[in-house]
Amino acid sequence: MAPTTSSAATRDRILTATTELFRRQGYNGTTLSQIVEASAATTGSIYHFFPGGKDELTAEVLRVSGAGYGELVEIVIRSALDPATGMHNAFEAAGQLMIETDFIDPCPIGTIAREVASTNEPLRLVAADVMQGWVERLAAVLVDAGIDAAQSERLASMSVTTIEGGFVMARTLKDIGPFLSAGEVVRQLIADALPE
Amino acid sequence: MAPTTSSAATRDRILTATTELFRRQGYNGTTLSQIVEASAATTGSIYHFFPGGKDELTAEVLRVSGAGYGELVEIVIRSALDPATGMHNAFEAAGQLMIETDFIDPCPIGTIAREVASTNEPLRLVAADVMQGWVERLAAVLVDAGIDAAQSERLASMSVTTIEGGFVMARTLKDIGPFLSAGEVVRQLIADALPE
DNA sequence: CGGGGACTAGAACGATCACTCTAGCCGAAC
DNA sequence: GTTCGGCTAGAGTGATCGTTCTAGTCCCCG
Repeated sequence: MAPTTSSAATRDRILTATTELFRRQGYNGTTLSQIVEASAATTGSIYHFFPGGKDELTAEVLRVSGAGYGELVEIVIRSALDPATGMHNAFEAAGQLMIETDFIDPCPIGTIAREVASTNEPLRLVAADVMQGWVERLAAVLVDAGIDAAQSERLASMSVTTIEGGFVMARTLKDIGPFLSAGEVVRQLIADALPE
Repeated sequence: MAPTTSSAATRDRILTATTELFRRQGYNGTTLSQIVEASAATTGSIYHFFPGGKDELTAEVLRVSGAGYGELVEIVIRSALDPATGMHNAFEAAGQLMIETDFIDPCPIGTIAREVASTNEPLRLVAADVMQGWVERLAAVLVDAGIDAAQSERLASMSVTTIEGGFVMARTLKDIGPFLSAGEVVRQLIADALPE
């Protein structure tokens, strides 16, 4: 509806290349010259689309990929018979992805959030928005399954916490065992909360 | 037993200053000149004690502070009536610490691990050793409380996963609510596994 | 077919990076 | 009281950081 032909493609290339680099090396570990090379764009293009420089680009990466992950997880969960097995499937899928990609971070947002939380308040706020969005979206799914609002919120928050912690463990240990068994615990927690 | 008077003090100052900086800004976000300033040491001293440079210093920070945290958590847990309330106390204490320090990272290891896991294999291995040590130490406490070995290992791993995930959430949201309610879940999991 | 805005190109900038190196300080050993 | 090695001091290295800036190129619109 809005596209100005090739320009949007360049912007997209910049965003996806940056996301990919962030997944491997985080925010401070990624340089603009790496982004230029990986996206086949130029410095000029980056500053054209993101006049605020690296921080504005990072904020957009957090928003776009954050929304993408939230949507993906919701689809996986809703396509299962119930949210408990759906959550289990999401853990399985993420674990499979990590193995296939040699434990590249499935999602750079937690890493970046922890990197910048004390030093870059605007980016911290964007990351907080994204995570809050995940919790709310997940809580809505649980409410739809008949769990009351307060417990849905707690379970959703616990799910996101466990996923993020699981990423730390899996990536560090290069082993998805702890991640999957954490997923099993979350599955059980949700199953116990489900009506009848 | 070994000390060469003031030299050990300088080495310690370098280590504690680096740990503190890592807690705020991670590995890639921390520069050697910041470490020089914060530790009141000089570049020469840093390379004298850590000839391998930033990476060797980082490895030592991971080992020393990792062992410290592991010890601290074990003491907190063992000083409670049972490991379930002990773990709960540990979450409470960490949460309190975060509030008092305006949500500085209580422990830089997870952040650094995720930053370097794909780009610096030696450091990843050190971080993996540290985390594995935490799990084993925690599992031993649970075994002592009468839980069988396999489940102790699972619960210990889940505890570390939840703590790490909780740090991500609390630090990003500047809210210890999710962290504490995750701690409550872990407390219940351990309590359910305790004999009689 | 001419004008103009969106976009690209990449050289250049000052700052700062991790690190090296030479010089010298200082306290213990004899 | 001189020697010597552990340690400190800090200027200097080349590389690279994020950013700026001036020239373009391209394509749509009239």
